[in-house]
Amino acid sequence: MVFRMTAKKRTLLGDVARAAGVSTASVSRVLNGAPHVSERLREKVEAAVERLGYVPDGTARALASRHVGAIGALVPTLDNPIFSAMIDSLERRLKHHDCRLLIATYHYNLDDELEALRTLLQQGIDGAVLIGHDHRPAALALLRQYALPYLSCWHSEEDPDWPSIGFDNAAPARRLAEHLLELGHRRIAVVTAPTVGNDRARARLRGFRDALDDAGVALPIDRIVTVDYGIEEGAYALQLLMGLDPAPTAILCGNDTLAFGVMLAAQKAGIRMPEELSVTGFDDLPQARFMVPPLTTVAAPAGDIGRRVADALAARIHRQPALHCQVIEAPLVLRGSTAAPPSDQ
Amino acid sequence: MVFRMTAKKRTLLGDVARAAGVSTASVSRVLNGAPHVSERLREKVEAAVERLGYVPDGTARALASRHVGAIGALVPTLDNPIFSAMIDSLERRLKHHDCRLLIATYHYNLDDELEALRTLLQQGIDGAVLIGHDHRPAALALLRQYALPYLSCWHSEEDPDWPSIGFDNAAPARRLAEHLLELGHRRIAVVTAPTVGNDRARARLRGFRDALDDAGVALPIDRIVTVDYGIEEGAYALQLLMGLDPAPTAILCGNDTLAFGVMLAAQKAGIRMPEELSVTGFDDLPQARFMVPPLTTVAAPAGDIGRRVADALAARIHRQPALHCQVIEAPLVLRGSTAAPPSDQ
DNA sequence: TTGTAGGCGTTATCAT
DNA sequence: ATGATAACGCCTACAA
Repeated sequence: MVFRMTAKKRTLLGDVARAAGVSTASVSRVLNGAPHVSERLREKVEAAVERLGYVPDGTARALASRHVGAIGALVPTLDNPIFSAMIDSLERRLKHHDCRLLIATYHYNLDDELEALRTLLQQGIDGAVLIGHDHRPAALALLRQYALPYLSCWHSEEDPDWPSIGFDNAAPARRLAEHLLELGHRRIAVVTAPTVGNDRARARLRGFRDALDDAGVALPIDRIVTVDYGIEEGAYALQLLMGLDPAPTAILCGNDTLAFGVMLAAQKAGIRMPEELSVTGFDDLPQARFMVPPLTTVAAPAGDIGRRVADALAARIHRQPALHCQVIEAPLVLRGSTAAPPSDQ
Repeated sequence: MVFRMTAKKRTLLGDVARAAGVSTASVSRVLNGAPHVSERLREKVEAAVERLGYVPDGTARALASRHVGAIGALVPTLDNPIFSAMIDSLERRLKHHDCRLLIATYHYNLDDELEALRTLLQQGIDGAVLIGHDHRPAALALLRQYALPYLSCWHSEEDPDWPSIGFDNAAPARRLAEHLLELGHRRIAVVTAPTVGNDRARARLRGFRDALDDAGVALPIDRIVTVDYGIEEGAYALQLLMGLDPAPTAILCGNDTLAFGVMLAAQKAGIRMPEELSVTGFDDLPQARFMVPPLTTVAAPAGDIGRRVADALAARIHRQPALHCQVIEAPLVLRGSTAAPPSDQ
């Protein structure tokens, strides 16, 4: 004779219905806060749910309702604090909308982004948010095909195809460059992240360039250094630039992390800042104001973006109206890392 | 007469079966790489899939197979780069196992962690990973009830209830303190993150304390400063400690970010490091080696943990054997921020 | 090796 | 306001 473990079967919605003496439809209604439910019914059902310790099954609910209760976020990387800050606030705010967060990274490879999007859609999400404006055309087609709410963020291009929440990357970059020009700098260098597939980096570079062009100040090719994201990479960039003759008196960096690398390397090389060298960043990471000297930079509204994306996506998911395009201010933060160039220049 | 938009119905598995002239079961088998499928059948099905552009529905698959294709990660916050580094590598590695990542943060509130876990389980996940060893008892009960593979990480407690992948937080902390003692320091202070619900912070503090105790060196209460995570908080801690009389000659920080704050504030205050003040961190963030002076710290194997968690969880999900407990080395990284105390002390 | 058919646990459309 | 009951789209014993 064989004894079988009779696995105590999980409580199902049907069990609750039976225990409460109502139909499964009624239980479902109560659970989902549907209208037209009598108080008496609600109480009966809630009591039974409580007594049986019933917990709905998310997968069944998703299949039947065509609502997963989660959105997908596609980010280049979480290794950049500015993105993890945004994701952190996004996830927190999504909770208010009773929504979970599915994450995928693609490390600046747009083909990987497309593939990750495909996977997320197949997996099941109620909406998607992507970073920036650079994407494979197939990504848009896919989002349309699934007829899902989606959003791009971190940029301010107006594009009928892409609802967006972000900020202008070019304008503040331009203002940083203008700030240096006003201080009297003429030999200005740029350290940028790779611009392929990264519209934010391109926009910032464009802002830098436009300001110099308009002022009639040259930006020769050897004063533009492209390096991967990272402190070490920034440090390396400084070495290259300081090897030039004449050396630049100011360096515009595409993001704070590169600027940190530049500053730390400069400090090690005994270059005084801002007297001998001005440096700017972009992002305003928490460290920026604690650098010595404090870093002049642009405050990227990461937390604000995360919250707004959560709200906007939740609105769209519930078929409520939402702005097509939100542009947030990204203010300049002038600190001690920028000053007039040495007078002998 | 009413014209109805006949929404072009999505291609379903049944359509593929019909097109290929086979059964739905066969299509399913091919799609899932089941054994015992003839080459001919596979080809027919794959051709039909291709031709119709069929994409399986994740929610239906999840309901029927009881496999979601995603795991959940519960982390205190993504605002700490050491966690986002771990999550980044976890997510990357999960891709190799064809698994997605659901994220939830709880900002060091264990009740929120429990709630988030409840939500994720209800949502549907194939496994879960939590940070550290401090959790509400109900969390364990929940995981057991759902009979899901789970793991805790970032610590090295041996606990039959909690499979784990992590490192010893106390031992390296102790060695840092011993290092300072060997250099001759006797007035040593500690800056720690709040230890409530944070076993890692507690273990590190214990390591510091044990070393000093064993050496007969006092650690008076006013030389232990507890502050929230953050550069600014570290800077504040330095102010407090330097207000003591006599001031400490060395400061053990619970993590790198606090150490950065301490160092930057010290630098601003004109305190020379390491001549007048030694400082240590814990984590070895990328910045650590670029500080001036470079920060002595402990390398937390964040990337390694992420990868191992992915592999271990994937193994358990597929009912393959997996180690109950993996302890990774977290090596000391001695750099320039520690040296002998001033001779007049 | 392949096909048949009965779930998987809810939601939602009808009636009533 | 409530109850039957048919989807939802796929998986998987079981049978052939």
